[in-house]
Order: sequence, then structure tokens, then C-alpha cells
Amino acid sequence: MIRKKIAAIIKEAGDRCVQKGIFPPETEIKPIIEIPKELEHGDYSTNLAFSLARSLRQSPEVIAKALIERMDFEDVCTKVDVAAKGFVNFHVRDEVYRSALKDVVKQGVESFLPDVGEGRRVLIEFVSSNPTGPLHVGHGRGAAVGDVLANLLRKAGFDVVTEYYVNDAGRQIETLGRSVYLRWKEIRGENVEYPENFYQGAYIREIAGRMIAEGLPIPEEEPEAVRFMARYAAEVVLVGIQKDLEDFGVRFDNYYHERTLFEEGHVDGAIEILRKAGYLYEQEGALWFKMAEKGDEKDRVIIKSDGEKTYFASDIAYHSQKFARKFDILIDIWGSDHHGYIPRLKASIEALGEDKERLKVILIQFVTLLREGKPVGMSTRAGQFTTLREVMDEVGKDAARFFFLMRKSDAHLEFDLDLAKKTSNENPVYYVQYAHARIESIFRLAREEGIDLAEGSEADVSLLVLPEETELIKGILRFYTVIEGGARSLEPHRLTFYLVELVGSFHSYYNKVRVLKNEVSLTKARLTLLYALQQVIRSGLEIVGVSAPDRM
RNA sequence: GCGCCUGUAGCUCAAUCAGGACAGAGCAACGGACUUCUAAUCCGUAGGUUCCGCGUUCGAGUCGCGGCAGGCGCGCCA
Repeated sequence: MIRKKIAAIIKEAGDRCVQKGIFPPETEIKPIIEIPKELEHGDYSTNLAFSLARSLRQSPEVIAKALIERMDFEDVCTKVDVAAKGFVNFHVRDEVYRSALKDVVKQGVESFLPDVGEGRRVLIEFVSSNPTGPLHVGHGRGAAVGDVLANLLRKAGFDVVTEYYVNDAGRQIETLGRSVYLRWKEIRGENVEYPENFYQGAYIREIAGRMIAEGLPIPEEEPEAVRFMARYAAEVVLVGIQKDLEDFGVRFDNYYHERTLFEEGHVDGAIEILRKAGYLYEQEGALWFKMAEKGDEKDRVIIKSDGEKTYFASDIAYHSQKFARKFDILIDIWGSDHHGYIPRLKASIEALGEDKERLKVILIQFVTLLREGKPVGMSTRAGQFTTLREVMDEVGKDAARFFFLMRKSDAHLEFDLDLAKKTSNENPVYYVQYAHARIESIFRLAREEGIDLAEGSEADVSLLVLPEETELIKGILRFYTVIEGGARSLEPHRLTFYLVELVGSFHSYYNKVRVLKNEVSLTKARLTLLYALQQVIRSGLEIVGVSAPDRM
């Protein structure tokens, strides 16, 4: 909110320079405002003078001075100066921060959230793991990123729908059915050869056993039995996945089944559109999509020569449906091993006549679990991958979610299981939660002394004169910048970084400054500051989906 | 072979809307702080050729080109 004021001040000064003929009339005043790293460089700065220097054929310093001379900054800043040969530095009045704090306390932290979305409709599709086995840690990371991004975008004014795409039509489901079928035969005493590419996990046998225990009417003939078991197993696995997700704090608005794409004719419909638009051709009995001319490496098959449609075909139909469902922005969250798929999907969206820029793909890099500093083996082939459930059981939901968001999603993540369980400042989750609990503890004692927080908004915040206090207020206000930046760049991990940093300055303040047992007016002022701080921490943790305990 | 991602302190990572001021944290190391609102905390010290080279620019960790190293992808698989 202060940033906007600074921007207005610069703009005004720039316009005046144009009016007075100091800058040529066509000069565009689009200031980039940043927060300097060095405190001495003020609260905000702009490099506008540098960017104008070339077109104005003037030194940045001269331009900067011309700007400042025509600047009305008194209301917001104590001083504005030129540094380092052209940077314009703004030193904001402490009162401005204090009154911003007052606004936040009075109206609530959330009432100042930036409206980035302006009501635009966003569909976030994530996890979308095939219902052929339990979720592993990689899916967990995707789930955390997707869920937190959804929370973040909602706070930032988007109309968000989350969706899980269930691949229940393809080959893998058939393999699942066959896997169960073989284990079923095995349990009944038959000798079977179990192929390596079948699902290896113990859950396959369990499902087979369960079918027997429940006395289900299993068809006589093998093809029917396989189909029956595929359906049954997919259902069981999906329910398990949903349970895992729920315990992980992730709830989807929608489950979209691939099968419905076929049943409702959307796959044929999409193919028809592409055919009419001239993107398809037949060769060697298969139907091909002309991709090479659309930016992909080569042409791709949509219908195989055996008549079966490829995964790609249903994906085109699915995304076509997403557009048909009137979403402004589509966000897909995939494992980074699918990155080669992006040009293909974007090309097909373009071919369907939609704007491919409206699809944003977020790639999730792999997770390496560490125990005692060593990577934990995760070979899928042996069926001994680490499941999300195991990690959750071991470190808890809060730590798991927080840890998944401690790196930007396209970077490898090392997940230190021992660290996630530690209850010390080394563990960022506890570090943040502890700050929340600590503040609450101060409030409890204050109440015992008869100082009620409800009076907080009447406190005299002008008593908050310590530099640490101004820094804390700045930290609180930065929440809005982080939400805005995170929503714009689709980077939910910024939130965890922010929280750790914010809370760090609180712990430091706590050790240095007494809140209670001062003059009542000063105590109240400081309680007010902590009140706003706690609200921000709680709101931030809520977005991340981590609990904010009152006691630890 | 071609394409995408990554390379920053011993380790794990930052560096804000695609270039800004002296590259910042945490951990580990070392030295300190509990008769005080929760020590699950804090304060201090030390730690760097931002993988290498060239280029663009007033200015490069950031942009371009060329290397080097690692990960991933390039199927009528899903």
C-alpha cells in the first residue's frame, strides 16, 4: 500500500518534468520500485533515472535531481535523495508505517490482500496420479504445491477450482486388472508366472484377497474377470488415494474421470475438430497429428493402427473440455519428467483454436528423502517406493507440507526426514509455529494482568519508536507483496521463505524487548504490534495448510 | 545426437514484477546469553573467482554465445 503511494509520487514528478519541458513529451514514466537491501538506501528506491538516461541523453544523476526537485513527498517521506549516481532513494516516515499497522489491526489483515485475480476463473489440475497404486512422495510434493497455490490464488482474488484427473480408461488400468487377476489365481492355489511389468506392490495381493473375503461375484471368463477386477481395484485404490490426500489436508473440488471423456464423446469431438481444421492425416493405418509445424519435434499418433486411442487423444479432449467449461486460466501441475509433453499439449490447444498462453504448466522436480544424511532408496520397480502415507506418519502433516514448499518447484528437493522431526530452531516448521505460540503466550499473560486485546486498536502506536518495531511493521506489510508476487509468478514456496524470515525478526525482537510489565500504554502498543504479526503468521500458515498452535 | 532444467559459502538454499548499490539466510564450526513475556529462542565470529571463457551494458549471479558437470525427456508407452 505504501509502494503505491511512492509510485504515485514518482509518476507525478515525472509528469511535471514533461510539462515543464525538461523531459520530452513522449517520455514514458514507468517506474520500477524496489526495496533496497541496505537499510541506509532507504525504504524504497527506483532506478528510473538510469532507464531514462539513454533516451534523454542526460546523465542519470541530473535526471534524478530534476525528478526530486519536482517531487511532493513530504506526506510520505522524510527525505528523498540521489545515491550511487542516479538511484532515487525514498526514506519513508515511521508514522506512515505505524498508521498502516493501525489500519491492519482495525480492518483485519485479510482486508488488504491484493486483488490480482480480479475474479478470473482458474482451474488447477494436480496430482492426477493413476489409480493403480498409492501416492508416493513425489505426488505429495505436487499435492502440496497445488493445494497451496490454490489457497494462495483464492486469497489473491481468483476464482479457483481444483481438479484431479483420473486416468481410468487406459492401458494401465487393464494392467492393474491383470495384476489383481494373477494374484487372485495365486491365492486360490494356482501356479502363475507374474510378469515384471505388472504392479508389484503388496496392495495388489491385498485387493485380490479382499475380493475373495467379500465374496464378490467374479466372472468365469478371464477377459470379464480382468475387467471386473480392474474396475474394482481402481476404485479401491482411488479411495485410498483420497484418504491419503484428505489426511494430508488436500481436498479436491472435482474428480474428472477420463472414462467420461469417452462416454460423452468428447474424444471423438476433439478429433473431429482437428480433422476439419486439417491437422490430421493417416499413415500406416494410424491417425497422426501434424505437430512438427506447430512447434513440436515431430508428428504424434492419436489413434493407433489397432484402433486404440492414445493417451494424447484423451488429453487433447480433456483440455478442450477445460476451455469449454469457461476457465480463464488453466494450471497443470506435472512431474518434471513430463516436460517434453508441454510443446505437444500447447500445440494441440492452438490447433483447437484456443490461446495456448492460457495454459500454465508447473513442473515438479523429484524429491530425495534423506535419512541420517543418506538418500532413501525409492525404486518403483521393486515396489518399495516410499509412500506419502509413510512420510506423513513419520514426520506429520505440518512438517511434510512445509518441507515440500521450501524449494521452488522446478528445483530438486532434499527432504531430510530427521530434520523434519526435530523440535528445534533448525526445523523451520517449528520455528514458525513457535513464534505463533510465543505470541499467544504473551497474550495469555496480558489477559491475566487485565490487559485485554480487544482494546488493542485503541493503543497509541506512536510509542513504537524502536527500529526493530519499524522493521517488524515492514515485515508485516510485506505479506501483501509476497501474496501478490506469489500469485503472479505461481510460486507458492515464497510463502514459506517469507514466514521464516518474518518470524526470525520476531524471535530476535522477543529476546531484546519486553512486551509486558512496561507502562500500560507501551505494553498495549506492543501488544497491538504482536497482534497484527500473529494474524499474518496465522494467515500465512493457513495458506500453507499448516496448523498454528497456541501452545507448544 | 537433439531439447528442457539445474550449477551461488563445507552443506541446503535466497537474491522480488525477466539486469541495479558491498551477493544474503539457515545448518554445520567456533565463542557467548536461561533468578526475565516459553532457551522449540537469541547475540557474536569466521566462511565467496556466483562452474569456466567470451560478449552486450553506465552496471551481469541475472541477458547472449561457446564450453564443462549433473538431472530429465526425446515410442503406434502412459
